Amino acid sequence: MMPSRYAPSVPKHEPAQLRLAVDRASPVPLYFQLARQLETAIEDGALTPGSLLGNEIELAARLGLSRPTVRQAIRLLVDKGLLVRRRGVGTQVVHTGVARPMALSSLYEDLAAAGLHPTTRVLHNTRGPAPAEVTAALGLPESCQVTVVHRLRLTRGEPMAYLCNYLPSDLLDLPTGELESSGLYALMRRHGITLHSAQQSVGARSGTAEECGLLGEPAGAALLTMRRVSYDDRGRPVEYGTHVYRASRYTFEFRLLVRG
Amino acid sequence: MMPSRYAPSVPKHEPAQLRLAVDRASPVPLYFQLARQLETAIEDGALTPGSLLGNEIELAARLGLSRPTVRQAIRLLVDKGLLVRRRGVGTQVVHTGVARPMALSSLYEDLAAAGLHPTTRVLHNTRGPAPAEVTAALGLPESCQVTVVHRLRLTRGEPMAYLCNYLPSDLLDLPTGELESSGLYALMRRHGITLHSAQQSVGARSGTAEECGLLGEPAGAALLTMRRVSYDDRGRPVEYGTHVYRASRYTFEFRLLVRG
DNA sequence: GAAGTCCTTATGTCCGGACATTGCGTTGAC
DNA sequence: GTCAACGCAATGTCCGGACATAAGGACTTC
Repeated sequence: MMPSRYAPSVPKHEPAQLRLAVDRASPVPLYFQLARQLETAIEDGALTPGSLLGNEIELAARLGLSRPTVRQAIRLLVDKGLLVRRRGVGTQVVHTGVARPMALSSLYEDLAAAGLHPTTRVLHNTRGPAPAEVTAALGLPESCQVTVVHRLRLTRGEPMAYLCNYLPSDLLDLPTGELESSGLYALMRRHGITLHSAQQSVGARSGTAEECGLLGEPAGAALLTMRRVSYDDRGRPVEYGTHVYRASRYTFEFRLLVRG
Repeated sequence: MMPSRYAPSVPKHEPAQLRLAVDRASPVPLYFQLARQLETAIEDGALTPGSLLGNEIELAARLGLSRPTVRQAIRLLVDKGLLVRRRGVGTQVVHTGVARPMALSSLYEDLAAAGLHPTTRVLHNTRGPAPAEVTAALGLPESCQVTVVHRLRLTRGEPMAYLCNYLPSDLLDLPTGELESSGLYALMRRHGITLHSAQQSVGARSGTAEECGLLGEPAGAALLTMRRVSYDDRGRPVEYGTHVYRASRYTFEFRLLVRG
């Protein structure tokens, strides 16, 4: 009785006393500083999966922060799927191995991050009237000028995907040189277009003779297809694309969280 | 000068005075009540895309709420992708047509929601030792007992997908009858398993003779494939599945938001 | 007429506190 | 020994205020 009173079933994983501190002089928000420190602690293994984070009140006191600020930091990581909160219990690190959730990502940047040294060959880069399929997808008036770009994306010299994209001509210029040295999304971002959301459709079909020839696949091979309409933060549609991937060399990998 | 002072360029879209009110006696949180009312207002067209929401302070005063509560409601909709906030400007409804973001969804429920009346034929439902591929994916000890379920998912009598799933045997029972009357996820939820996240991999390949036969596709047809490991809110892996979809009748449709 | 500066506006950040509600262990009764 | 009632601990909700910061327009100046 006594021992169970003063050493009551210690939480299975007591958090090692982390070195946490915030810099109030920094312009980066306090809650963000804290979130980043917790995130790296999880990645480095200082916070092991399943370990409890310790209650918010005490954590706030230890850092000299208020509880709302600490909660905001924790909420950021909960939304990322790194932490789980349960009322009456506490906040703990999820067991799941880290894997980034699916984001509105760029193929080029994904490949580069994987160390695959992507390269791009621009096959077409012209302006002209938009096909009906494109004006419908982008919600543009008919007979609108669009920039049409056809690209072949390669890794280590091997074709990986065939990308066709359509953008409203008045949005920005797409110099072929820039398209070959970075991805389309990076180029748009540099020109002040901040992406917000995209509607995607992923499917499969047998490739046409032209597609298989470009991708170096045998005729009629199964290909992975993706159609996408992207919108910026003002809600304007800014890009329509139809992509075809070599199924033998590429899959979509991503993580999903249950809707909160 | 005078007129521009007292009637300064009215915001392009002034929000129609919405009928908003919260019920403080209700057990449902105030911020959630407000979020739901705003959401339905957007869906009904009472709040048109691009319209400003009016500043938080005034909105809070009008509802008799505090600003943090109003902000929490708005944040919910921002996370859903329905609203966009810009500092110094205001909060406005996105132009993008509504389309639900990708969630950890059930094929059965997606089809049912689309009015496609899905049915299921259970081809196998046995227990046995887990293949190495499954123990690796689920992080289970070798020679562990798992429940193996093979199902054919149909809509309007036509085959749509061939689903193979593996679950730790000690987790729950999978009566064939229940599997045919609802989806696997609904069954797990009824047994107290709350899903939290999943790691997915989507690809394509030509179908085997057996697969094409089951799905009613010509031999060697291109199929859409999906592999998934699901985790519950404690981080335990609870399900491993390999699914094959008829590419001619099914695509993954979803919406992505930029990572915040 | 064009450019820079000020000012308004609205969200972003942060604080300190209060009470409600849930999960779970402990205690106590039967 | 089993079960119900109590109480503790932690997150969930909500309030009222304060200052910082960015975006955009209006004004002034050149």
